[in-house]
Amino acid sequence: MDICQFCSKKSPAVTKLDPDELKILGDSCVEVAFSKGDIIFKQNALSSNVIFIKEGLVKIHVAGPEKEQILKVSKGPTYLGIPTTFGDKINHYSATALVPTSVCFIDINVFKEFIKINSDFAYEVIVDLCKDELNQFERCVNLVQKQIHGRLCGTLLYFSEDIFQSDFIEMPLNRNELADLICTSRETVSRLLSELNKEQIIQISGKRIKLLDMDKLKQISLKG
DNA sequence: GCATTAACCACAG
DNA sequence: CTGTGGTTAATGC
Repeated sequence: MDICQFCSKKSPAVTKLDPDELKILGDSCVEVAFSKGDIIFKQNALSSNVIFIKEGLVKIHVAGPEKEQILKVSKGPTYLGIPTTFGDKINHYSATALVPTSVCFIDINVFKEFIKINSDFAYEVIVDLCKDELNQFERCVNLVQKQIHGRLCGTLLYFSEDIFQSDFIEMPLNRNELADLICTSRETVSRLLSELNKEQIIQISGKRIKLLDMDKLKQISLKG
């Protein structure tokens, strides 16, 4: 099969593979379609695949000591399970589809082999992991040092800029999940959203959120 | 003290 | 699943 060779959603790493390697990847790769709410992989389960989100939106989450914690929301195309696949035998987090999502499961041994024989591939994988770690560091500082107004507005901006590339958000998380993402309670999320709505900074109708006053949002996001 | 922040509980759509 | 109101604990002038 040549499913990988002609795929338009190649990761930067995979663009460094030659046709033979692409064929090997294609032969070992399985593409699966998930619906909204489906679990792609589960915390504490054995993992033997690198996961690549070809298209869609996914939340990465862990069952923390106190409650559920959403680590991040990521949009395809992107790798997703590299740390959890290479870092340990079992998954340290779960991944759940937030919208219809198409996922490639890549055999870990094939992936390992590419890292060994193709340094450009390996380099791109490292770049990917580094970028992600930088993002997580930033998120960590924001979570710890910003107040809730800042965290929520920052999250709205993230969805607007990085996920939807639009000032209109079709929020895929409910209020509870939003709270789990920014470490607060669902009541607080509700309250703050209606406050922002009242102040004409955003416009809410259920899951649809329109960002009206970008400058205000950025300001609140910054000063926390 | 007094104000602010945000969590928890309860209850109603 | 959401939005609100009341209560309360912690923290900062």
